[in-house]
Amino acid sequence: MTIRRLSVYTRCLLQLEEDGVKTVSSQELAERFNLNSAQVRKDLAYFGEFGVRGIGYYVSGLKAELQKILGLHREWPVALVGFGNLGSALFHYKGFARQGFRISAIFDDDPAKCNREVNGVPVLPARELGREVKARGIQIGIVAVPAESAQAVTDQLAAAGIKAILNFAPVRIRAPRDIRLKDVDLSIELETLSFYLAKSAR
Amino acid sequence: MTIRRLSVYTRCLLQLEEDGVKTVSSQELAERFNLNSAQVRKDLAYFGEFGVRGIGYYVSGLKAELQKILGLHREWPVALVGFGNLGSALFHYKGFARQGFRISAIFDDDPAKCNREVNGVPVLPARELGREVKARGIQIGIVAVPAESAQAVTDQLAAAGIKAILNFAPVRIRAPRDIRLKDVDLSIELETLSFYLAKSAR
DNA sequence: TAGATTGTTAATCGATTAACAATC
DNA sequence: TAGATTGTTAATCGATTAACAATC
Repeated sequence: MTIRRLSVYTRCLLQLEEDGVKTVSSQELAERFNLNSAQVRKDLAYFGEFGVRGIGYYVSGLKAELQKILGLHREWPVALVGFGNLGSALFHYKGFARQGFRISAIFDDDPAKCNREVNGVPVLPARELGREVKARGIQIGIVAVPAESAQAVTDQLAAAGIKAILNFAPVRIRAPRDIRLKDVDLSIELETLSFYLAKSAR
Repeated sequence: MTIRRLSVYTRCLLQLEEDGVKTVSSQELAERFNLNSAQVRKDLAYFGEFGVRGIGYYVSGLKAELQKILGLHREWPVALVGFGNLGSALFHYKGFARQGFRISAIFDDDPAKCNREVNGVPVLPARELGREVKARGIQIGIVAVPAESAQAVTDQLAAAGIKAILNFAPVRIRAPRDIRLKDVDLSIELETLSFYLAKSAR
């Protein structure tokens, strides 16, 4: 949870920097996210002494520190597997690039989609995944294929030596223990929403 | 958190039922999700006495109870706003329909996309949103438009009397207090993954 | 120096887990 | 009756918050 909050703080600092704000207090940061100022200070202090007593935190300094902690100060080449609607949506998604993630190869099994470039990024047949991932030093893979092929893709990514996988397929997949695997469930939020609707209807 | 777990239990029970399993113990459920059996029992007992001592829980009975609690026993008509890549991906996403969510109207501002049907669902110009939402008794809206138009769409949905909004646009939007608003952040998981990659590189 | 705000300790709160009587 | 498993109470754990000395 602390890591997720650091990620949220970082985006806020990016915005503050754009707005030309020089310093920010834990109180001000907390208010933006309905958090407690002590929690903000604790989150930050866990990784170092970034603040200045009586002043607060220097926006660009803190931003740089957090980006470094989160690994967002560098570019991460990412492999996107599956170039259907969801894959395309993720490819064009603004949020990724902003934080240093660069989709540098796209893989799809449909020959009609392959062997061309989209915005300068090659779309390649899935069988070239192993070679390309290694050649490009890609450590992160995004799985955006149908449920049926998600496990096979994961196995391929694992064999190619990938370190982290973000899975959008609506199925639980298995990966070797040393690979960090995160499932993104697009429907669970909808289900919690319906709980509240059902409750107020009761 | 309890609600999210109930949602996960429900899917598991759906699977168990398909597999012809008649009863399941809190222990068995817990093992599937790396949870503690006491936690599973507590989650369930909070809403009623669904189990049988010495036996466990009857799969189809418990499934039905949980679906009722989560409002998944009925169909929820849903309005999808934005029919670009992300909108299309969500429209075809298998996970929604499985749980009783039926996208029953799609809205988009691009005239080229409007005034036709996709799998029997009408794609309509955004200006008809208010009328259609009311006519169809839609209470849930999914926002899948670019960040720039997300707030305007939200305002329209609010004016149309919608009760819950799931927002996929990468921007914080505001809605009246009586509307339940949930932001889905597609990139936060990627950012936590890079934290772990950066850490092991340190 | 006076005012502001940090970093950190101690107190509080809530969520998870262990334990067990109840009971199928 | 013996074995299994629930629902629930009490204990534990971890995360959040309050409070405050340190210090800019």
